[in-house]
Amino acid sequence: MKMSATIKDVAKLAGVSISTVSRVINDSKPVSSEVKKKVLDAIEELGYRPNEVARTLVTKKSFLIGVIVTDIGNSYVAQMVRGIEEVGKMYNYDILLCSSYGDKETELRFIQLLNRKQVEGIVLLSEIVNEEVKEQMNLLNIPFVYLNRYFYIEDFPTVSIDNHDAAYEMTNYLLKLGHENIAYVTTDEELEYSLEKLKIAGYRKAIEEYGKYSEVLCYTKGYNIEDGYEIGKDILNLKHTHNITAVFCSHDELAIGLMNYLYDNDIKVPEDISIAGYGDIKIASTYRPRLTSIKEPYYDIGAVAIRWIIKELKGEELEKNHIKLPFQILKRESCAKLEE
Amino acid sequence: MKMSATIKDVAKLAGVSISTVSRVINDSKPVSSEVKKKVLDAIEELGYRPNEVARTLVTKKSFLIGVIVTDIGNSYVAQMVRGIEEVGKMYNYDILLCSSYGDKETELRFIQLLNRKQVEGIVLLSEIVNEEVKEQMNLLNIPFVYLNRYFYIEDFPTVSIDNHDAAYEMTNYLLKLGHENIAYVTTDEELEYSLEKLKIAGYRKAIEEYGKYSEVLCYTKGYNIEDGYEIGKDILNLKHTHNITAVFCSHDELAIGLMNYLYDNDIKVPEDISIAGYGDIKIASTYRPRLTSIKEPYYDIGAVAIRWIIKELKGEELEKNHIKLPFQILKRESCAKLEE
DNA sequence: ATGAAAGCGCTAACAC
DNA sequence: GTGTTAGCGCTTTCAT
Repeated sequence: MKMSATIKDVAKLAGVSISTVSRVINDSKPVSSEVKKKVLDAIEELGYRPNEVARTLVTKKSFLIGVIVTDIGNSYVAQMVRGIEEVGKMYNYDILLCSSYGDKETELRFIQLLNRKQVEGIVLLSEIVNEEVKEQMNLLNIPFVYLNRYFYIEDFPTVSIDNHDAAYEMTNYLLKLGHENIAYVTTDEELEYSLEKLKIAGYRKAIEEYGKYSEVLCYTKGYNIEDGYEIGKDILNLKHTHNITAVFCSHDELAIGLMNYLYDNDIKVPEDISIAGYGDIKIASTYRPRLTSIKEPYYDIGAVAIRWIIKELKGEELEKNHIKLPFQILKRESCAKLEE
Repeated sequence: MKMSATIKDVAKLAGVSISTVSRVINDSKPVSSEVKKKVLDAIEELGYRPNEVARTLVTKKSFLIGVIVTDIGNSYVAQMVRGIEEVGKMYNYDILLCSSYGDKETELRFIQLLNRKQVEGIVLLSEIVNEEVKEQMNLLNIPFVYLNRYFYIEDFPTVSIDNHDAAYEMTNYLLKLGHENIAYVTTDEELEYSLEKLKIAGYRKAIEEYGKYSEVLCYTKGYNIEDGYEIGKDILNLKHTHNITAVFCSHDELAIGLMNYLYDNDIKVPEDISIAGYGDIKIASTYRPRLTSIKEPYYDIGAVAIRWIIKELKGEELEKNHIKLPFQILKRESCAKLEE
């Protein structure tokens, strides 16, 4: 098993010094065309490929961005990672992927790990609140973007949509469809730092402005499809006790779970009840009926996050530490006009 | 901005040589406990973290595995990557992720890139046939596993289920439900190296053994949900001309697309027609009605692939170059007993 | 048990 | 335009 060729081998074969070879491969200084040819030939003959590890050691540029995610199996996470990776590649950056599965300690461990691997920046895609992460990152002193779909982050760069406005607009849309008693499905968890605070405020504002009816909040145990399914019974009750005609779920996952429950219990969407989601995850437009939702541009969020890091790496000082991206109300069949 | 501490700084602060520090952090040679303490204290005080890049340069171990995927946005791909990453982490390996989006040249480029980054092994998760990849990989001389859900790979390590048997069993299951005219939906593409060859053979075998009816093949343009949707009209035709009562799709994506078409055209599944898929992607059990399918254990496929690489890295010579994992027929509501 | 020194493969002054 | 040399931060003989 022969070792792969090094710059020395190339230099020897071409009969030049290693610096000349370096100049040729990096195009860093002028090299006479005859010498250049000799070097190129030698490279070709030996199948030489520069060792990026050695290069990184001296240049301090690893062209690596660490990405810590909760679970790449979540479609919204995958979309963000796509954005991160694709834009990263445009600038020659590669992605080092770590999955924390939502564990606090694991997030911390991965930050250390990525640091040792000399990544130039980190995107943390979390679903929890982790104050220690902030301390750690401040020590590391490398560009860092903190993405979180459930909680807001202070003092650190973040990318998201305007959650208040999004919830407000969706509620108004449902109102416009003729629904007056609209339930909002949110989570049971404590609301400190929760984006639900903002979203509930947006929902509430629309309800209050409308003036005729009052809000109906419905609590789940979590944010997953199963949690949405479990809330099904409660929704059915609300339909009878409060004459709920539309349900606005704080996450598409909940909406899909709820629709599954309704399907399994022979309740028709949107004929019997309208359902709206939040996020526009992949399944929203695949499911039948298609789910009315708010498009959170996951791909773009990832793309913007990494572009931010790369800009910082280039020395550009960015002022704002929270970028807001536009959202969109996607009107699909799961919400229908209420016929009296 | 202070640079992070190096082994030299630690040595100086602890008043020992760098070799001693190295011994402490690697636990590679005995060090007297008093010296050890001094070193540990110095490390603590400086917040020293070993530079893995420098370490890699001398040890030749990067603890990096390159993973080239088509698109992490595909749920089956994400599941495989989960398996790869999770098992990798157990052995301290990290994942360098690259998305080729199905482009041949990009696959090749990434192999070179990963090589330069000194990855110790590569998992290629492809959806095309790319002979050049094999040549390239043979030159690289590092462990390599070639995963492909659509085509079979010769002369290279691969992990999959037994596609022939899986299709055979599913067809038998449908037959057992009372369906006699079962259409098989496959792709239009040339079948060289296609796994469809094996799957069609399995389907055919079951049909022939049953003896009473003959096969009905239905061709799509591709493997996606949209392709499944497009075939809807043809299926409806077959229902009338050939009295088709069940459709076995070569991929879950096609089945979901088809069910969407049927939903949009008020055909009930499974009342009017039974639908079976292949793969058990995430949406199969979320969609309503739930899709009867064949479980391809994507997570396990990824896990086995990387374990293979790691074993090879440890010097264990593996004999077989194709591992077959067990599959499972998942019986769900999209297929019903045919009542006469 | 500890230190000195070589060297991993490369870049970047610095000479000429 | 090209070669020489000094590191980058670490591990690993080889002495002591």
